[in-house]
Amino acid sequence: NSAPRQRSLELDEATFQQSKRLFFEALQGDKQLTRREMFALLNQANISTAGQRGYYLLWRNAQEGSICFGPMRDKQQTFVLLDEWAPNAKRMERDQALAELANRYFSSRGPATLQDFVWWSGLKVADARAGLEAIASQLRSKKIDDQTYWMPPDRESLPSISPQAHLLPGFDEYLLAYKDRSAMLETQHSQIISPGGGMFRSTIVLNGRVFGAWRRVIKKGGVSIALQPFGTPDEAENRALFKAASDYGEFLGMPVSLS
DNA sequence: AATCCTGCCTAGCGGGAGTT
DNA sequence: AACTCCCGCTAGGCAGGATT
Repeated sequence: NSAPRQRSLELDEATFQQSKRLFFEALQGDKQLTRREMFALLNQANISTAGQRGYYLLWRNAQEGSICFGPMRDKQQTFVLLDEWAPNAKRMERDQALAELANRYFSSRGPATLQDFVWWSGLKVADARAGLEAIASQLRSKKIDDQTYWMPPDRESLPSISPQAHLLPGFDEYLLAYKDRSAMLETQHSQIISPGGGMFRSTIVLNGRVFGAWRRVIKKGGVSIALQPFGTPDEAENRALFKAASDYGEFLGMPVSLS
């Protein structure tokens, strides 16, 4: 429901439709434009982008499926036409689409709760529930502490090669895809990982649980990895951490040093 | 009619990395 | 050294619907 916001920005339907045409004509033929260039198009047509007006027009065009993010150009995000960027999209009815989204979420992120899905998808609770109910018979559920968790039926338990460490980037879905993150991140440590302002630092994950934060500094001739663990790792855990760090160095193709 | 609840919106915030 | 950018958070205001 964008009408109140549109009004408060002194935009009307005709202006939105005009922006849609401008964007379409400029982007047609696999063109890619940065935010700045998109705003310039509007300004040339005497549509002010002051305040949140430009952002609103980008948002609503994206919301309605006209445009989407394309590749980065230097450090700038670009916009492209959705139909050109993702051609031959499958058309589906609303209830079918809700079921499909629920299926993809719970198949890939499960075990997860309805609230997790609501948070991740941005759907209304009623819509999210409808999607989940449509596919519930294909999922396995487990009740823990009054919460029902849904997951795919064929999920095997992971082999217990323990300890096992991963160095995950900031904003990784491992944390971000859930409303309730207490299963992998102890509440007492959440401040360190998510210090406020919605920032998520890169995490050390040890045996499935967040064990600290880390960061890298790339220097001439190698990458230096600084670990900030919550506690003191034992010898076996240290070996797992070292392996994760050297895997990362190998991925970058650089010698790695731990600090 | 008053109140509660819910969803939606905005403002302000924020750490770290890149840019000027 | 100061700015800018970013994938979201919370708090608080508001509107509209539900409940009493």
